[in-house]
Amino acid sequence: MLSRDLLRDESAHVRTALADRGVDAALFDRWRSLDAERRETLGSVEELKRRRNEASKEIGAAKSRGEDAADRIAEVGSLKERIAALESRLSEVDESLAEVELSFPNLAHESVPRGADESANRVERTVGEPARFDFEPQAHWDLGPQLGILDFERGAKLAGARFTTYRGLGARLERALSQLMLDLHTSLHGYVEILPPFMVNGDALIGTGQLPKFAEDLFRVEPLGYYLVPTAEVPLTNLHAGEVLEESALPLRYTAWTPCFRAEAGSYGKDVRGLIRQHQFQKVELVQLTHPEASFEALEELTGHAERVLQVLELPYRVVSLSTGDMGFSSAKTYDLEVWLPGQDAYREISSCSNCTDFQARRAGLRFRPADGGKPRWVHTLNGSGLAVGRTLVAVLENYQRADGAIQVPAALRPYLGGLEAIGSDGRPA
RNA sequence: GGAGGGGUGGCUGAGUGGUCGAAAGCGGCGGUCUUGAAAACCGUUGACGGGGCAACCCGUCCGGGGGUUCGAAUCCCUCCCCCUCCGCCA
Repeated sequence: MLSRDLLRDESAHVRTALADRGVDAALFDRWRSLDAERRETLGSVEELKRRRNEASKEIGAAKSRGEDAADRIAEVGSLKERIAALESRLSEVDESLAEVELSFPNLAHESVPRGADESANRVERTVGEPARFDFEPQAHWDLGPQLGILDFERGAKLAGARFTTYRGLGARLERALSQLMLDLHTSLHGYVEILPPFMVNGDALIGTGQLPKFAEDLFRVEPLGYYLVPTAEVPLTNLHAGEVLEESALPLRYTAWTPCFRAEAGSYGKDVRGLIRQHQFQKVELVQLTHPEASFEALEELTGHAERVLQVLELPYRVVSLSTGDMGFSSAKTYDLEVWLPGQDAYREISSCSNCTDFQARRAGLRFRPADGGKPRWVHTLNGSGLAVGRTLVAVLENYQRADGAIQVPAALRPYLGGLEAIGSDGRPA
């Protein structure tokens, strides 16, 4: 949610900034007229209420003196009707206003490249050299089934398209990667590990910005109307919703491993093969609640924490600044980490790290009390994948494949696999 | 699923329908004392919205929503959440 002061006081700037994020200027104009009507109506209502309160006190005073107050009781009666009429209009306006405000995305930071889509994204740096293969590297959707560690067909049998079954060392590899990531973030990067609910209520999803606009991307669970989490960003960011934190508690750093569930409505036909786009995938998430003056610095750090996983696994990658048109709804600035996938001869997204500034904090009610005792202020929230586990497994398979069909195990991962050095071409320890 | 109890400020916790935005304590801030700190003592300290350059003024808020009343933290209805006991269960 954007600040109303900002929307009013810098309307010219906001109008173009929202246009950069794909919001029609007419919608912003609608906000302006609703806001003006709200303030005018509110002024009238409050004046009538003031008079009503005054008269009520007079009635109380008169009655305690044993006097008659029929004239003022009559006055209050007529005030009541006028107040009720104005209030019902006011609540209509408030509702429309909230609807419009909840549909505005966050404004992009000035450092974000402007553009309508991913073609305007900017590569910030490239780290590591793609390995050379003296054979034709295969894609994971061929490697996995050959090794017997990924079974797409049986995943489809159990649930449907975009579900996978991991088997044997495949399942173990996913678990080992998750463990390595959590250990790294908790012991080296100072994050507190959380095991949150995998289902949340609608308020949490409004808090982080998935609702009300992107309901079709979510799985809703009957009969109680919960939603499966699309990312641990939702429970982690909402952990302190409605609270006023102490400034000294900031920054708060949380990490969690969770499955993530995405309906991805309308995405059929895209990335149909393999593990890249699934209805369920596992992810280790990083979330920070920071002081507003520290958030952009924290974004660099958090991105570095996610990069660290790729470095430890010795996977080549690059860092990309998303353009205004490609960024997520709640973000003011986003870095995507793209890992090199030799089987597909391309860099593919494996992490997305965003500074949501005070956008989610306003929605979720995340504040801190300044150490000098001043008024509560909004914290800034950040989130990033550290990393998407399934895609990391894909990257390991494709980057560490050997001519004999086996998969070399990255050195950092071996302690998590009982010292295993390679997954043999038969899918067994080698 | 059944029975009962409860949701009040940053936190804990009082509150006969009529100056209750709400006692008290803790915490925070300022001060006295002290070389400094602690302790003690004194004072101060809610959020949101609207108006105003400002001092300040007004409105709303006691889990959410609705109702009764001239007037609701207090009475009624409804929903949500928490706790205790019973049942079921990994």
